[in-house]
Formats: sequence, C-alpha cells, structure tokens
Amino acid sequence: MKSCSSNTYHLFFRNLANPLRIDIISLLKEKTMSVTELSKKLNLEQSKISHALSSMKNCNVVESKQNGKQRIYSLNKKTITPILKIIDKHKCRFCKEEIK
Amino acid sequence: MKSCSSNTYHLFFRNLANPLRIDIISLLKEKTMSVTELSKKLNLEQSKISHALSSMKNCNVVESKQNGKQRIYSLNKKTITPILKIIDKHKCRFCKEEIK
DNA sequence: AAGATATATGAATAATATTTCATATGAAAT
DNA sequence: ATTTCATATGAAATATTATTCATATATCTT
Repeated sequence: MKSCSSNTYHLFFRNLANPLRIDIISLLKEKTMSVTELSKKLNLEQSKISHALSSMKNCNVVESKQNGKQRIYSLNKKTITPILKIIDKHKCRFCKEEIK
Repeated sequence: MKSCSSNTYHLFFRNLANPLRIDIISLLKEKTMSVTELSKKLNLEQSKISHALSSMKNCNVVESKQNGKQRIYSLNKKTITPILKIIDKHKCRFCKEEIK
C-alpha cells in the first residue's frame, strides 16, 4: 500500500496530540455519547468538547449521527483501536517529559 | 494487554505531531543516518534536527548509537511502521485542515 | 411561531511548542 | 593540549494551538 504524504501523517497525529481529545477517545471506546454526555463526564464546558470533536471529525477519528436534538459521537475503532494497542506495547516509559 | 494512561497516549502523539519529525521518520524508514546527514537531506540547520531527534529519542521513537564523532539515528520500526501503515489505510481525505 | 434544549462556530486571549542563535560538550586528529 | 568536526543544549523570540465566551444555528415542544 502506498504511503501517505508527510503532511497527512502530521495532520493525523496533530489531531491526537491533545489530552482532551485523548480523554474523549477513552470514553468513546466504551460507548457512543452525545456532546452533553461527554461534557458532563469530563466536567468541561460544552463548547470545548464541541471544538475538540470538530477537529476529530475532520480527521475521521470520530463520526456523528443526529438523534433528535442530540448529536451522537462514535469512535472510528477500525483505525484508532489498533493504533492504541501498538502504543500499549511500546516502551512508553521512555517518554520522560512531564505533563502538569 | 493493559491500556496506557491518557497522558502516555498524549505524550506519544505529541511527539509525532510535527512536520519535521515526520520528515525525519520518512528518511529513517529507508536507512539510519547521522545528524549531519539528516540536516543536509532536509536542508535545515543542525540544532533544529538535534532538538527534533532529542524529543523523539525521549519517547523511544528513535534510537542512536555512537560512531566516532557521529551519532547514528535509527527508527523504532517495531512501533512506528505498523502505525504508519494503519494511517495509510485510514481515510485521511477527511483531514481537511490545510497546512501552509 | 415562540421558547427551550443541544450543539456549533468565531474571534480574542491564553497557553504551549518550535525556531533560532549562541554556546557547550565530546570525540578524533594533529 | 589544541584544533577540528559532530552533536547537544539553553533560553529568548516567534509561531502555533487551545481555551474561553459570546453568539449563532438547528431541532423539538408547546
């Protein structure tokens, strides 16, 4: 299979290089959720969640479907789950940088 | 296998969320290289390459071995290659954001 | 159609990451 | 032990990205 351009890889990783977006992924691994549901679980204001979901959707990391007034978000498990599994196996103990 | 913490995923992705670091990965996919070699190929100043390699090494994305005055960097293919392959298959056409 | 709820969006501000440049370190050669 | 070449590092300047808040849009209910 042909490789993506560097730019594409960069865009993809950039999307995931954010603690909130990772938290959202963790929740969506379990089940699909609406914006308000995510907002409550993470105790963060709605617009912040919406902004995060918006970039993730742009990059096909999540999908959404309308359900009445709500928009239900789901994870693109085909792509995301195997990547996370590879990282689980990766020796991340060498990631020395701290996050406050 | 046990999942990493959100923080660990974040640190890992953050490391790859950078165009220069992706360019370095692309070169190291082919063969191992010294800092100067990378610097010449990418036509960028040495300290920039060194900074980039430094964070990648922290996160175990690359390794280095000393060779005389040179330090030869190699890619952690075990982790990186399969992740890039998954992204190759991912529908990245949805990554709409532009990069200047 | 007016009100209520759910979500999205734009833009200013705040936070974070990268670049640059000067300099330090380290290894080899003379 | 001094010079040279290769690489690393620190810190200020710059660029990029996220957060916030005000507001817009869209759907449902009455």
